[in-house]
Amino acid sequence: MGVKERRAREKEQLRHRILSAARELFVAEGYESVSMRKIADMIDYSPTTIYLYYKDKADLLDSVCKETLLNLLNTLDRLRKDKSDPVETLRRSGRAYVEFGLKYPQDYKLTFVVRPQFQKGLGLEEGSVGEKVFNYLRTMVSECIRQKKFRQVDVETTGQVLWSAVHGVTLLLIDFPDFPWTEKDKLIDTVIHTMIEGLKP
Amino acid sequence: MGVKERRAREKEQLRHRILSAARELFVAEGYESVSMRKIADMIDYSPTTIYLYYKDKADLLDSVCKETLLNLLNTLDRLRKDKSDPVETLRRSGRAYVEFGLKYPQDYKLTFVVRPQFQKGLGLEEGSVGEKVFNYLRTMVSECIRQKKFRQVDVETTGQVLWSAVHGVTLLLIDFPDFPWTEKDKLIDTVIHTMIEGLKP
DNA sequence: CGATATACTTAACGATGTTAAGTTAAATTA
DNA sequence: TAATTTAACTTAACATCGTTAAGTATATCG
Repeated sequence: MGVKERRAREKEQLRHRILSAARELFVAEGYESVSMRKIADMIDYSPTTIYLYYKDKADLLDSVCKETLLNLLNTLDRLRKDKSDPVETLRRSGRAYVEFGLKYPQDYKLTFVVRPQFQKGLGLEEGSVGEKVFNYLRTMVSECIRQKKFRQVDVETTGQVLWSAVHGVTLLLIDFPDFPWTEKDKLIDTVIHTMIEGLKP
Repeated sequence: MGVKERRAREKEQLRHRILSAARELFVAEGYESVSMRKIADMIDYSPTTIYLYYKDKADLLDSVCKETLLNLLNTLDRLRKDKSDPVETLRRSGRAYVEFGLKYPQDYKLTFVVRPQFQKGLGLEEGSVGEKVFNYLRTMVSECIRQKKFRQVDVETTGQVLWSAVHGVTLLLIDFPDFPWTEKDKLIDTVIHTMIEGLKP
């Protein structure tokens, strides 16, 4: 009776092989430059087989991005344990966010730039991983306010403001690598530092 | 003897007609979704004629973006005349930047997101319009520091920090229109306000 | 063994960016 | 004015794209 299970497991494996190939190619060559045929070639299946596992190319992108968001969430979650100074935790989380983006620039762009273009439903709906990431930010800001490290600012707005700042610097560093940036770490630190200073009482 | 001139003028006109059609389609359907054939159809020429005026599709994008940067620069330059309070001018410029991005979201994305992907040479080289835009930011920050409205911060870094913030909020608002943002104007103002507060003595 | 369902492939459609070769008409020269 | 050169534009073609419909094997089940 283990036949059904084995088949299901095999299907799941192939599904994952497709996804891995897609990610590898998307990251290496960019979403638009990757064809279904290239993905199929990489795993030695015919192009049409992919359609038995994913609705279309955008669906593949979607799945890749969901994985990326999960990785980002895990990276950030590791920092949450530190209960000492919430401001310091926030600072470190900001750094971790940007560093994640710079470590996997193509994955970051796929998730936060390319996907919204191809999937109108952003991936930040209720219960989604994207929402969890933003919730992480909310709780940290709340804690800073509760401990009076920040002014009595609006949590929601403040979270969005911080996200804007880290998102902005991440994308600029990725998209304009030839721009004469100040030393990279200094820039990132200053972005976060300036924001935090602006939120203090 | 006016023949040469007339022909040159006619060439220039067609060149501009192509560019206009390209912009209109890029903005309406997105760079990737627009084909050379569509552009050609719109102006009643064969697709290959475009190649007599522009090297390739990326060259068209390039020209469209240069125009956009020029428009942005003009928009900002109008604010520079106000010599009263440099901090207030900076605030208004930040707002104007974001509003420009939201007024022409597709043009903004083409310039600051799509183009860097297709043209490694960012468009911020020496003497370029992009550089002029950033210079505008530099002088405003300098003035704030000179008048001791800001701490003794590094002009270069501060400019980049401010750019990160406005770029970030602009892109987030464009890319995730369905996200439950705080009221839009409040968010933009808070981003700019928080940054400026963080730069004060 | 025969029937059914599963997994995958082949072939095709209309469309893409771009190039090479061809055509037409105007300007220049003799 | 007639012949020739030059400029502007088009036709046809190439390899490739995402995706669908139809077809083929193989393995499971009755």
